[in-house]
Amino acid sequence: MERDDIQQSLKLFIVLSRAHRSINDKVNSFIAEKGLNMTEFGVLELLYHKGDQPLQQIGGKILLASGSITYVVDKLEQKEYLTRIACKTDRRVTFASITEKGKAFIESIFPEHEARIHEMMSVLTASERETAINLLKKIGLNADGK
Amino acid sequence: MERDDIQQSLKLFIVLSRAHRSINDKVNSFIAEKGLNMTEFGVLELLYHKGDQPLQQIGGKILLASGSITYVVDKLEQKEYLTRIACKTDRRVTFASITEKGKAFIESIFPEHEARIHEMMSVLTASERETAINLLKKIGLNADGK
DNA sequence: TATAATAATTTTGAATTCGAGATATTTAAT
DNA sequence: ATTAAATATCTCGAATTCAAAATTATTATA
Repeated sequence: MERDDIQQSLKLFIVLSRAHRSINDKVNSFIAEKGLNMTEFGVLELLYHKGDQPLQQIGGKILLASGSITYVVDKLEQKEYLTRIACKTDRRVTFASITEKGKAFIESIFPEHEARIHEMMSVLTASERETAINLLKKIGLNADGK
Repeated sequence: MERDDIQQSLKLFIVLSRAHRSINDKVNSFIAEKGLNMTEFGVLELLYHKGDQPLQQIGGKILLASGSITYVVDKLEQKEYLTRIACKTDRRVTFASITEKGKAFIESIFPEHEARIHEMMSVLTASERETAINLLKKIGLNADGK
């Protein structure tokens, strides 16, 4: 009985990993077609939706080491999707700010990005999706606490 | 209404990603303490539970490019957790075979590994876990089909 | 104010993964 | 039996990430 519970938990772990991978691969390849990787897309989306951000804040929100932020921001800057802006009050700080080109890019792909995710999730009913959200939230919060 | 559905799907995607990351980080750091990364552990576990495998089969089951298999198998071989065995009937093929040392290693960490995952999943009841498994299976299979 | 502790960013080197090409072998087709 | 196509593994170079150290700037303290 205890044994079965453990097996079930393991099974859930595996199924969760597979579902995540399957979806991620799709999202990833769509974004890659557009010339970005997921991390770059994540940063750009953050700037688009939340406005300019100090580099360090980006690390906190996207879960990325500081060295990686520099790398990703460099790449987005090369692509002219964002610019670095020095903070006037604290010279240690640099803001990342999405450019018009970056905004146009996000706006050009976001609708299809959303639609594709929705299509993948539409195998569940709205009510099932709600259930899944609640269960996964619990799992995530509990794991963070450990 | 349609809009809300899309938002809900997006939310599910985010919650799924976060839950996966939270759990994975924990599992990962436990395995890392023991001197392996998740990929190495995955390969070793496969050999332990399913017996000797041609390298290529490993790639299929663990979802790894052929170049990466060579790399991971090299590392496990260096650690003396597996050996390469040439196939007698097809000289293109090499089997990976877990060693006694590898078996002992898996046996020494697997119980705690399972217990930790179970602890993280125990925030859900057995019935909720069953529900989560079914919903995630659907999502994964559907995404694969696209 | 000089000094020490903090903080933000960048640099560097290592680890891991992928994809494409190289090599060796086997299978299928002529 | 040769040749062509397919298969398995490995090699190589590029991309991405992290962690630790280096740099620069700020804040707190003596």
